[in-house]
Amino acid sequence: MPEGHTLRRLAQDLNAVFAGTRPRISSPQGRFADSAALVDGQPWAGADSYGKHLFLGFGDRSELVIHIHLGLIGSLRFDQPLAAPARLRIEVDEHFAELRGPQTCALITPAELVAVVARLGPDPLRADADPEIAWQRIHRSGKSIAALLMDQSVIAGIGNVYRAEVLFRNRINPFTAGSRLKRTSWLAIWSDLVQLMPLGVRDNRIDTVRPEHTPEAMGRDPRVDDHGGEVYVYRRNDLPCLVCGSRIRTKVVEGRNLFWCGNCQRRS
DNA sequence: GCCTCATGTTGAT
DNA sequence: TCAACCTGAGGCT
Repeated sequence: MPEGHTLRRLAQDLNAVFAGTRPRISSPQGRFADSAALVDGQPWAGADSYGKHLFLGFGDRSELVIHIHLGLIGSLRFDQPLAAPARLRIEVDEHFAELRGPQTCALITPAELVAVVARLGPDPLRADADPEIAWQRIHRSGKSIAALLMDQSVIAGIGNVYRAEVLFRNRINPFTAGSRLKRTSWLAIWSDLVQLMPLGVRDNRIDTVRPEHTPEAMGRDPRVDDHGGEVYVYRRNDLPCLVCGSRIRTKVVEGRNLFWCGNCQRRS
């Protein structure tokens, strides 16, 4: 269940468990076995995330790096193993983490790590991120802001939930072309993500509903989606908008389901 | 048990 | 624009 907040949280949790250790690294499923053997027993040098990419450093100077991308269905879990053997297993004493179904699990060099990060736009979860770099791409693009927010080379770590929710929270029409998006709108989107995503890391779920629109404030039943959070529009198609009551709309845009309120989201 | 869908990305058509 | 990849959960029979 991976947007950028998930990967950042995993990096934190991995460091909490394995910092200062020399973990056993294995590949029960076998597909990462050769690489796992090279890292097995090396000192843990720290996990970090950038966008939806997770990097596990090993060795005294972090000269070995495991690059992980969960893709749509990958998972990294610390609880009881499921039936399927894991691609990657990390363990120290009674502690373990198991990776299943990743899009990427590869041993890379520090130089290759730099190259992966170089392809990504600014990540709102990183303190040194510069929203101006993203704006330079956005305001020259004829693509919709909904498409641009999903482009990891424009902005890193945003997925289908944050995309839909940040556009709703800022009342922006998802189909506005980047070239027609107001600069103030972009800055509002960015600062909203900088505020929201750390909460996603802290709570390990995406909640976007403001206090004045919570179930308690509105006198309605909580409607927590499968993804585990309380949201305005994501997967709420055909339900009434929490703010205006209009029917939430959905449409497949570039292969992904977009959700929005046509009444609330009119800004450009 | 079978089918569909999923917070993603790549590569072929 | 679409298929492929990889796995788990939920809905259906």
